[in-house]
Amino acid sequence: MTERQATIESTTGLRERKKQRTRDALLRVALELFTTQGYEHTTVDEIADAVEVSQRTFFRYFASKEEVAFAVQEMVESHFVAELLARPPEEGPFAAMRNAVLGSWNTIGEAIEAVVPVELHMRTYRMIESTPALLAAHLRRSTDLEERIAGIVAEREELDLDADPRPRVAVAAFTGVMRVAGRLWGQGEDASMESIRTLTELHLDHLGPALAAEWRTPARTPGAHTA
Amino acid sequence: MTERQATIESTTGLRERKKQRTRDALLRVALELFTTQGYEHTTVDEIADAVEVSQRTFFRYFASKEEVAFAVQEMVESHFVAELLARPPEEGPFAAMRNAVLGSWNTIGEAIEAVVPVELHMRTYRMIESTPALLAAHLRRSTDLEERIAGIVAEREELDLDADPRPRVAVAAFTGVMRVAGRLWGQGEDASMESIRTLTELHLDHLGPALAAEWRTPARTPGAHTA
DNA sequence: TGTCAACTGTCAGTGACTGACATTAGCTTG
DNA sequence: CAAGCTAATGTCAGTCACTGACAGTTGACA
Repeated sequence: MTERQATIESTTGLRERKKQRTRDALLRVALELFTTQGYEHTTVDEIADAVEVSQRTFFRYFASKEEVAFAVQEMVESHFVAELLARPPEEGPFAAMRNAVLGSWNTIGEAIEAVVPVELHMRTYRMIESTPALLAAHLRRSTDLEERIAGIVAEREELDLDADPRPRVAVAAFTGVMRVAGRLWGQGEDASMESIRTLTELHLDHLGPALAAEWRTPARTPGAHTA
Repeated sequence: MTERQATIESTTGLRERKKQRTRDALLRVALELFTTQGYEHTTVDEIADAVEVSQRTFFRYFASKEEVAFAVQEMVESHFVAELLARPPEEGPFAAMRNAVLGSWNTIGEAIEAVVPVELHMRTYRMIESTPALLAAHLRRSTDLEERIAGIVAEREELDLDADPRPRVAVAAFTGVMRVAGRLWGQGEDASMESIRTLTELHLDHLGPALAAEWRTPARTPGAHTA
C-alpha cells in the first residue's frame, strides 16, 4: 500500500523524490542490461554498481531479480483490468475481454513512457518470452491475473464463481489464446504494436471455429469462419 | 538420450542397477521430504544426506532441485502423448484430446507405482500447485507440452501449424481448461482419482457453452448444456 | 589380474538472497 | 537553527542452489 508505481513526481519531500529516482534508475538500468547482455548474464551487483547503490539497496526496492523484469508488465495488467471493469455490462464476457485488451492498447503507450521508453519495454517483453526462468514467472503471474479476471467476469454476469465453472473456463480459454498470440509475436520479426494487434485479433477470431468438431475445411484467411 | 525413466530393472550390469537404485532413492526421499516439510524448507543437502551420497552426486542425477519434483509428472505427460497418438483419426481434435486424457488415467496408476507410491505422487502434485516456484516451473513445462500437442493435432488434421492458427488455439483452450480443473482439484478436499476425473469432464463440458455470448441462463448442473 | 572408464567425493567459487547492526541524511519540533 | 527522530542506506556475515576441476573408487572387460 505504501508503493508508488508511476513516475509522477508529486510535490513531496526530497526524500520521496530521491527514492523515486533510485527506483527508476534501477529499473531502467536493469532492463537495459537484461535486454542487451541477457537476463542470466546480468548480476544484481552489476545493476547496483551501475546505479551506485549497494546490492542490499537493490533488494529493498525489488524483492528479487525477477521482480524488476516485471515492473512495467504489472502496469500493463492493471491497465487491462481497469479497462475491463469499464466495459458496458451488455457486452458478453468474450466481447468484453476482447475489447478491453484491444482498448487498453490504445492508451498503454503513454503510461509506459512515463516510466521507461516503450521500445525498451517491447524488448523486455521479448526477453521474458525467450528466457525460460522469466517465462515461468510470467506464466505464474498470469494465473493470478486470470483469477482476478474470472472474478470480474463472474461479477459482470452475476454468477457464483464457485458454483458455475463458466467464468474460469472462459477466462482460461481466452488467456490461453492470448498467450499463443503473444508468444508468436515475441518470436516473429515484426515487433510493432500493429503486429501484435493483428495477431491477437486473428487468434481470437479462431477460438470459436477451433472448437468445432470438423476442421477439414481450410481456414487460412483471418476473417473467414468456416463452419 | 542416455536417461532411463522407469524402474525396470532390466538384466543389465551391477553398475546400472546401482545407479537406478540411487536415482530412485533420491527421488523418493526428495518427494517425501518436499511433501512433508515443504519444498522450500528442504535443502538439497538434506536429500543427499538421507540417501548418503554427496550433494554433487544429487546434481549428477537431477539438473536442479526443481527437476526432481517433476520426474513423475514427466512420465504422466509421455503417457498422455502416447495415448493421443493412438486415438483414431476420425475423432475431432477435441474429442481426441479429451479421450486421450481420460484414457491415459486408466493405466497411469501402474506406471507411477513402478517408481513411487501413487499416493506420494498425488501429494506431490498438490505440493507443486501450492508452491509458487514449482507452479511457475510447471506452467512453463506445460507450454512445451502444448507445443508438442499442437504439432500432433496439426498432423492429425493434416494442417500446417504455421499457416493455420487453429491447432495452437484449440490446444491452448483445451489445456487452459485442464489447468483450471487441475488447480481446483489441488485445492479441494477430495484427492481421489475419481474426483479429478469428474472435475475434468465437468469443465471440458463447459468449454463450448462458455464461448456463447449469452450466459444469463444458469448452468449449474454438470451435463446440462444450455444453448 | 590388470587396465580403462564410469561414478563418486571433495573443494573452492559464484550468485541470489536475508538478517543484524551501524551509519547517514531528510524531517520535525522547540 | 540545533537537537533528536526516523527512514534510507551501507556493511558484514551467513545460507542455499549450483558448477568446474581434480582426485579417488569401483564395476566392466580383455
